[in-house]
Amino acid sequence: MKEERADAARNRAKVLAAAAEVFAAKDPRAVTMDDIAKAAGVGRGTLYRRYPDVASIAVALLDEHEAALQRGLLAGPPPLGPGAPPAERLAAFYTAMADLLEAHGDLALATEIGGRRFEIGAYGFWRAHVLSLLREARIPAPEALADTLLAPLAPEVFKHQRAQGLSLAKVKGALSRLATVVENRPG
Amino acid sequence: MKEERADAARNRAKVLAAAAEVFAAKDPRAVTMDDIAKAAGVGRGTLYRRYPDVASIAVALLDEHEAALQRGLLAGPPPLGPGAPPAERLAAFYTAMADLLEAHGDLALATEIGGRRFEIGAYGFWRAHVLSLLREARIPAPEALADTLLAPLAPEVFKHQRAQGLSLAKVKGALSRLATVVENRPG
DNA sequence: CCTTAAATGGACATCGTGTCCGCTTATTCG
DNA sequence: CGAATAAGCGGACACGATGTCCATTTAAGG
Repeated sequence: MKEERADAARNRAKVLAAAAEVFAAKDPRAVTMDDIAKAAGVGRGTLYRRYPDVASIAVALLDEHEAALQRGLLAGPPPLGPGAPPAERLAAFYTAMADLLEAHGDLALATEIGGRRFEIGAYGFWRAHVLSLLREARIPAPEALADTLLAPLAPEVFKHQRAQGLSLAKVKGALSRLATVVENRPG
Repeated sequence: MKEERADAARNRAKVLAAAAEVFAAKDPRAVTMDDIAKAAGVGRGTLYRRYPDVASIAVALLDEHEAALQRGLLAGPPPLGPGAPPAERLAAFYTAMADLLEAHGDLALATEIGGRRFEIGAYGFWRAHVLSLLREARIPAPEALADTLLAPLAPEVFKHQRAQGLSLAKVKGALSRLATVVENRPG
């Protein structure tokens, strides 16, 4: 395992810092490899060396923020972490994701660039989490429901709701209501 | 109001027919104006004369199919049309949309090309419908919930579920479970 | 220092977009 | 019926983004 060369490390940092600014400054879906290269003062080839496309750069930036939430889900205090009933944990997850989208919606949006939402980034992790909650709640055929329940967290959807003038609280309220579907009730 | 010239009408038909085949033949998100022009035996300028982009062509093709469902919602027999309780109507709507996505998923996918899902096509219609059901069910703050409930119908989501091996029935099952959120229950 | 391989960055080829305008063809009117 | 007129057509063009390639630069180690 060779060390990363000093100039390489420096450039990696420059790129990520510059990319964060670029994503914040303009429509994240319109950001181009050139934009980031220019902003970072780096050639395009250098970018491609590490990241295959713009979405990957956004993922790299987002990872850091998502990791915190992921730890909370796995081992944090209830209701986010283990210990609370599934419905409450799902609601807490929704709330936390809404906060994350509110804070880093630009990056999340950039993540969707190639339409690879399901392969790239943390989608698999969120899905596994929801799936385990559904199983714990003894929901029949939980596989399809997991994707269904994650759909409203698509960055596009969240952004659209906020752009419409819906407050963060209102969006969270809607998601919380959704979370009640995991409560088993008389059928 | 001038009549459409005969050759123009002929070309419109040629274009739509060719476009339908092209969308069916390859990844609808990768279809280009050129592809359609070539397939229709028409110049690109002719395409741009009527349709500003690929998504619009897909919308034109999809409209026809969506119109039937729209009529059903407004004036058809229950539970799709008026008369049934909101939860049942929502479930019926979900089922019908799933069938529509199953039959014309390729077009629906092409509709999302520019990331304009919320402005283009029938999204506004579906939203208005769901909103009215939520109001009828006396759900508080229904605006945010409307978008939330429509999110799982995003063509990308449906396609992903089906591609994973989930049967149409399973997907419908998940959606039906979702529909139960409009049932008022003890809080 | 000097060697060596990693790292860089810009040139290149390719593709898709959207516009523009000279040519063609349907329609209308004398 | 044949010319005038305007609608319709389609390819050429300029532009912008992508991803690759390789000559040059630069760090790291002896």
